[in-house]
Amino acid sequence: MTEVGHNSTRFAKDQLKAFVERIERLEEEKKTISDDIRDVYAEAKGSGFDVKALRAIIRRRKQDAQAAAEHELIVETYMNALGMLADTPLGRAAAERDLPNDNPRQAD
Amino acid sequence: MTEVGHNSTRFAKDQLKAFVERIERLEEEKKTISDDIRDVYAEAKGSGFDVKALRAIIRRRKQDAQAAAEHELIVETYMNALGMLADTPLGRAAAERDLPNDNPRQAD
Amino acid sequence: MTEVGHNSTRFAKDQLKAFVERIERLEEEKKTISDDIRDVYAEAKGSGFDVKALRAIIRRRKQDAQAAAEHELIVETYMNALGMLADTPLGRAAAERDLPNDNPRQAD
Amino acid sequence: MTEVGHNSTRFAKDQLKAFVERIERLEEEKKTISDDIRDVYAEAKGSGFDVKALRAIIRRRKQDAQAAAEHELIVETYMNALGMLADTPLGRAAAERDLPNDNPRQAD
DNA sequence: ACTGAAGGCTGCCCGC
DNA sequence: GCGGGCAGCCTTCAGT
Repeated sequence: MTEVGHNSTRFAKDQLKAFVERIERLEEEKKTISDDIRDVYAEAKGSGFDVKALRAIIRRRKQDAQAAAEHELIVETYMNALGMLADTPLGRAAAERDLPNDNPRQAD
Repeated sequence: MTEVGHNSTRFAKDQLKAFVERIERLEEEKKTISDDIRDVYAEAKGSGFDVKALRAIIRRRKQDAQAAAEHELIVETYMNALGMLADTPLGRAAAERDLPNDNPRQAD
Repeated sequence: MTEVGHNSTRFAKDQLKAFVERIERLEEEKKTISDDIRDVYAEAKGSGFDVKALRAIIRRRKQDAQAAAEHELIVETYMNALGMLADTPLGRAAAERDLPNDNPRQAD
Repeated sequence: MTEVGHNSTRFAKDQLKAFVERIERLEEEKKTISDDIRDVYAEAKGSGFDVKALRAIIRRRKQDAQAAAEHELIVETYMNALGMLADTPLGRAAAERDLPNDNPRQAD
């Protein structure tokens, strides 16, 4: 298997090497960004902010964004289930009102 | 190592066996519950409900509960940061108003 | 659509609520079990066992059990293909004897 | 506390907002990179490579790199302990020769 | 069968 | 120094 074997093997090897390099390059960039984020947190801490709270805020905002997206999904799903057209303003308003969105997780 | 070796080895082996059995027992129970959940979804589907929508509802309610818990955490953290007592109703109300909770993820 | 709308809607809503509650109840139980499992691992760690290794054991045994089940399935399939009855104790014993691989995870 | 409160509060709020925005911006960039990585894996898969194996390779190389770095650190520490200069090419070559373990992750 | 999310596990980092 | 908390990765499972 020395002497390069089949050409296809040679090709596969080059291809693999290229993929590995691309991925490792990207992971490096990703690490750079992660370090930057860490630095910003450190800087915030240096300005007197509580890092834990700051992280909580970031997390919360992300959650909110996700929840909004999910909400849209639910509305659309209900629309489809009800056989209504989802893109009319009146239909959306009606759907809003009917959602079982009242009290999440109350004690039983 | 036949003939039991040291007594401590024997003991460790028994202990290990006990742990493994406890864990496997619990995992079995867990699987049973998972199957039950699956059954309930199937039953709901049989009653004409859209499973996807139902899952979305469950997920949404869980998210809401988590968000509420997280919110509490943020409030408490801020309370501590401000050196206030978190368990007074007035303090909580004040904290509510000051949170940077305005518009999550607007376009820049 | 306030004022309860049709009775069928009211009924559907109650049914939906019931399903949601059943599922959430089960998910809670599931979480309890998961926490118990976590506790057992913690206890094992407290007794000096390496948690990672313990997890590996559990995983391995599960794989073995699955493999054994697949093995059984194959045996039965062959049996059926040969027009023999696989589900009698004697049939099973006979099948076992003819194959090189013993059965892991047997009762001790 | 509406009406902006103290100016210091106003300032803190602006500062906080700035930190939040910087972090969210960076997290967005990070997500972009992560998606790129995902895409590369997908492309590799499309070229017939086994993604799981590819990930294993990446992981392995990262470990090797870390091990090499640790190795370097130890060598330098020894060098310093011996009062020798570790950062000259000759010093490095000498150090390499004295140790049984070669260096993985060399350029090919 | 593949894709995408959800949960669990592992390795890292901070605080004690 | 380590033990707990946390973020990232992997695996598994639901959905298409």
